[in-house]
Amino acid sequence: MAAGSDGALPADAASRAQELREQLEAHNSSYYVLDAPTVLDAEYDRLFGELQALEGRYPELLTVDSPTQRVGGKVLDALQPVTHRVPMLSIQTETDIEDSGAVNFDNRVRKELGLAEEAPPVEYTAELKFDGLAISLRYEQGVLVQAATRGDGATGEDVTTNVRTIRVIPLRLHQRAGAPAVPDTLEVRGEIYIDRRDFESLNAAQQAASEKLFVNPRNAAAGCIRQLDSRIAARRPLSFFAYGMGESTGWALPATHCGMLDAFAAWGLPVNTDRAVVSGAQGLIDYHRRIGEARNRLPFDIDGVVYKVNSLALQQQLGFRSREPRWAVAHKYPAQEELTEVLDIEVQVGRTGAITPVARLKPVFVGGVTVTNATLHNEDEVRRKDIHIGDTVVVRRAGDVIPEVVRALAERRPADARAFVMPQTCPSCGAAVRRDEDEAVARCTAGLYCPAQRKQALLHFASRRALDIDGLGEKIVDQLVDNSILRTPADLFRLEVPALAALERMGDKAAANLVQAIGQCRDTTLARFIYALGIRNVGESTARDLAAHFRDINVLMAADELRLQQVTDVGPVVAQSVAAFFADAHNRAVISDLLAAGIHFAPIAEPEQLAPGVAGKTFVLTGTLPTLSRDEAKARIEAKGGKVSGSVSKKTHYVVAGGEAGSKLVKAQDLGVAILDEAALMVLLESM
DNA sequence: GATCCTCGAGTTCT
DNA sequence: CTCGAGGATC
Repeated sequence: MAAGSDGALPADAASRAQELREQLEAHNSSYYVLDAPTVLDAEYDRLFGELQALEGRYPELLTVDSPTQRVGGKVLDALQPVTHRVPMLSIQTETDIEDSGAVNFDNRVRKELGLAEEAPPVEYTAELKFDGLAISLRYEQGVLVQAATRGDGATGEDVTTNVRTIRVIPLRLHQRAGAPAVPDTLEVRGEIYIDRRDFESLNAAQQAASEKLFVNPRNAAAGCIRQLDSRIAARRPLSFFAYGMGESTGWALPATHCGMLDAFAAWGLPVNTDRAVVSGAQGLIDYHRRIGEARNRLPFDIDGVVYKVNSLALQQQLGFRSREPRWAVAHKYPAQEELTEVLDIEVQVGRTGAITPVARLKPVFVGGVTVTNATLHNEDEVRRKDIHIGDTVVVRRAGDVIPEVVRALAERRPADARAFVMPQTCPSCGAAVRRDEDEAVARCTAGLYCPAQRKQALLHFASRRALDIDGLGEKIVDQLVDNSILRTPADLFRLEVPALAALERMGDKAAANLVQAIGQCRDTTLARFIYALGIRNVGESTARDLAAHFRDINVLMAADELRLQQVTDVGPVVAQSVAAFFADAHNRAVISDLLAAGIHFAPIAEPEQLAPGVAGKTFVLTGTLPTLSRDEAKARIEAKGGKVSGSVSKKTHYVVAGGEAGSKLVKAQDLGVAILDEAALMVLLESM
């Protein structure tokens, strides 16, 4: 490809290269020198990659001062420069999709070593790539004498006084019985980082002190370590992991990289335990995948994994290529944080009238999907994060899925940015919006007279956990309500095929299916029906409690607040909501209309057979189970007398974990709660 | 009165 | 999944 397209140098390539160099230099300066990043890593990497590609294709564009020709930034005047005796190299990054990074690396290594196809697989160590600040620690006769940042790889900065304040870094290496003797001199290479929880509290403290917030843990770490005042650094929650070595004299080098890390650990240096010795490309692929799934559960940020040839002899044989070792590569994951712009902040009206601000974002690819919307929850949240329309914001995919606006970059706010103002009237119906004292949400006061709320109420009525009407989606409900065909849930049972088929995006077939689905939903349970009504503060669980207690819709409707409070988990607030709902004449009319339309309830099921290991026990489901859906698993546990709850606590008996399990699994491990997989759950359910 | 535990409600994208 | 808030418990 390069060979064919070499030749004439297009004018726009030269100007683009110049532009990229200027941008990157500006970012370098603010990121490394001022500790105030103007772009995030992903954006920087993208610009950097583009320039690298351009220079690779047109070598005449390459200049000595190009940002691609150096590893880091300038040395500040205030910290003393330190020349590294063994340069601190960077590691080549595989910019690939999927598994090819591991395969490419393995192929290169085998080729360089001259291995035949049928030769046994190469042994590698695989480690986490911490997202922090690279550091070199020099120990002489086991005593920490100097700590230096990477700087440009050849010369860094002396940060010894600050590093001495980091508690996990030993000031003197331990000499334990059975461990290798401590070398005369040893330079330990590793990463200073801040774990996520500490980062959050650090930012909270910064905010309380009206100090500038840190954009991410890596930047906070860099800022702290290069503090001129080590008393401030001492108060910062810095951590460290060792992963490599610079100069060393006076010890018998182990045979493998892994053995070296074991020796480090024996001397009291922190070494991360998520590393593994694996075999061949497949071993690397498995590790990459495993860590990718566990990434969110780690207490600190990583931006990928690192593969290294395990044998130190083979490492030496492979040697270096300009500034990078041939025996190691970094394999990155897609960025979980990106920068984008807030195009607008709109509000949505929920089923209960809650007015929720939503940020409309300039589309941005983050964590594997394109994000265009992110909820801002409520007015206080917008204020707390100080998000204006027009702001550049950090967007993250938190907890695997839901996009979140993390914070706004105040220094990038344009002059014409506008603050968000909570509307005083409902965007759907124009009724007054009210926010009660000590409530976080503002609500439309029109109730079901508000079309938005009526639509949401109907969708809730039809939802899977309520009456489960298939095919009644948002688009259809919008049209039916706007055309005044549908006003209450009872109207659903009067819908006919011709009227439906006249709607947009609806044919005869779909219309007939919908009418049939509505007909089928008449057969339901009292608990589902109560839930479907959408009474405030009554969810699935409370609806079930009410159904089990009253067993008859008419008895429930007649109950006063005192009787309602006899039900478990019903206190004054819920009792008031329920009583008020059934006191309303319109609601009563709709209910009798529904019953007249033929809704009837299956007799309340007595628990079948109770499994001894299940009855009375509390389960929490997390992750994706191999065969059962979440709802099926829940139904099966409940059928045997167990209870399924949403969050893990001391009272949880079992956590059932599937693939990609999240924070709940971690919490279960912390609390020592028993963890089951699907197979173990089935055994428990079948046991009598 | 404080603390812990659950539930309810709202939300994204494929 | 996460937050806020209702209910139970000590």
